[in-house]
Amino acid sequence: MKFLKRTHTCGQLEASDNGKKVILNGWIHKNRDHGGIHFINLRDRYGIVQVVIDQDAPDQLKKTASELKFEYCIAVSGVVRKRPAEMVNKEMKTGEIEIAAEEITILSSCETLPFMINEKAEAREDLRLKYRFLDLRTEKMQENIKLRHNVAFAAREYLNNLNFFEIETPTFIKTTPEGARDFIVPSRLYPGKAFALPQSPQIYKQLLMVSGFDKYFQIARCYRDEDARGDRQPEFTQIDIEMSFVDKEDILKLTEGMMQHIFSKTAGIELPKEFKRLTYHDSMNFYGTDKPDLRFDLAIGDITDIARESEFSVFKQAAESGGAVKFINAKECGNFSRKQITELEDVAKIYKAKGLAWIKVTETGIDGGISKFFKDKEKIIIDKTKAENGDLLLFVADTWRISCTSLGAVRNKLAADLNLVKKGKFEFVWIVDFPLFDWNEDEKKWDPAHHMFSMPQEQYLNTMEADPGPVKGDLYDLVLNGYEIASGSIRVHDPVIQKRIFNIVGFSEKEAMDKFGFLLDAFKYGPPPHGGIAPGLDRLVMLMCSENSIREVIAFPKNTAGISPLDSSPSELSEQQLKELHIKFTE
RNA sequence: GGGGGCGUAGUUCAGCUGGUUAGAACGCCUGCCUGUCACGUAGGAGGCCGCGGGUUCGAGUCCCGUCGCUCCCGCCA
Repeated sequence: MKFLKRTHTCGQLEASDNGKKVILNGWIHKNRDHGGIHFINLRDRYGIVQVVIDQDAPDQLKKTASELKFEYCIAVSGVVRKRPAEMVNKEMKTGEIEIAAEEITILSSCETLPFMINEKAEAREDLRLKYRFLDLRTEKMQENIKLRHNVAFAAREYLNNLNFFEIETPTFIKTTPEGARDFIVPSRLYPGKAFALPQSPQIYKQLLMVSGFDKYFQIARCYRDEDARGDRQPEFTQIDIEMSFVDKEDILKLTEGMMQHIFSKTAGIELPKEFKRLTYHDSMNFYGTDKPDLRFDLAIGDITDIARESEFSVFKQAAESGGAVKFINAKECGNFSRKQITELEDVAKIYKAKGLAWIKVTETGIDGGISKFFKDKEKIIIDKTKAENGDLLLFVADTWRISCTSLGAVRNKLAADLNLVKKGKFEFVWIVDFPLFDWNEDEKKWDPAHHMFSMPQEQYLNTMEADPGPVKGDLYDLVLNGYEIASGSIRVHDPVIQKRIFNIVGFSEKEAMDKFGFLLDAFKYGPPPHGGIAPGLDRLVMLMCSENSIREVIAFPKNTAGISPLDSSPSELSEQQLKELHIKFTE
């Protein structure tokens, strides 16, 4: 097909191009027909430029121009000319010039739009997703997708410079029993059998270490058949990394370097040389979560000791039964209404707190809420909480875990309500020293806290079986602004240690061989010490774009029900397909 | 599996303690307009108030159910 093919893009022309004859291709972004003179804003991926059809233009040109509507795809040939000084638009990158049109051809027309592309008001999300191809035309989505590309490219650039190989691993693999539910692909050739889609390239990247590819990465699609969230999709993308002959510090340093490179290259932001670190215990204890948002303080404190001596039975009981009484000092929130406190309490209750006790601090001491139980301990309370006149103290008394997590949720809500979070701030923190085992009270056994291939820290190797509770692993999460954006560990490469871990969590040798035999087999052939990490590309880009949902940085996401509004998948299978796959749906 | 929020014109929303003909802005259609850039201007079309049931003289509004979207708990590296 022949058409007026562009010589330039809409975003690139400037005053120095004055007088050039150009051809532009793009979409009608705005259309301002004054009867005599007619302006069009023409848009492509690179920008927007004003096209003018002058009063004295030929009739044919004026006729074509009058037919143009929003989002028609057109070709314009014309001459670049400087705008008169008083007509310069300083808001526009191309605002110093305009294109005096000589010929316009309509490449394709556009029906009435389901929503406006050029308005600031956004359409509802389900509509945007149904017409995603239009939604992606908006400036915001174009910027988000562009940044996503830049981030992925910068990651590749950084890792390539350090001699990493990008290696693809299979996406039809064996189903794994641990972790999230697998997406399943039934086998046509082998009735009753199925592939699974990988939750991550975990096992394959470890095999690559055995193969001697000591620096591997892959921008890998991962699949998990679990309910979606704002920051969780059934399919998502990780910058998957694995290295041999390294320890924890090497991986942390590499990741910090990669983040610094990405932020510097794509956003011009210089991150600190080293990121903060918190142990898992301290993170839970002070922030009530393993993914704390450190853009604000509001740390959680402990008054279990005082509570034990108090007359307030709820506190006393929690303290005496091995629980904890935790507090947050909400600075300058002493003016909070009953309703505001109740809203905070509702948040605490979602995380299983039975209530949220409070005390207001005044000029004269403590007041309101549960203060009457603590009149004799007024000084100690004020001292311990570092409270000042006008502060609001919020307490939860429960198990240590519930006290912390519920106050952690209150902490986040307070920060949101008080507007403590500044945009454009990036607070990284490593969470380290995760426990390896969790006590399963229902089944009276130890469960793996994460997966079973993470290395216990050396100091626990002798006592691991005797006392699994305190055992910490060489696991690490990278947290940014309250989101977990990377997770990794040093892996077990010693079959003896691996066997001991299987034993502790009650995983039989037979079971282990059945599920992971090929990995355990590989480890018989000289596996190197190795470890890795997997930053989530979607979440990282989401945060860099100041978005609240990874759907805003994925070109074609699913909705929260796991459905694609664009193609209406998942969809029914034909009888023929079911027959070939040897499967039958029961409902 | 559970809880919260939302569902009114093509779009974004307003619509009070139930009251007669359901509104606005943008978009759309027909005109007018030589410098706009959120162009202006005159007129017009466009609504199963998500769906079903109930209360009532009367329901967009109240109640019950249901569906859809969204946020969260559970689940999930």
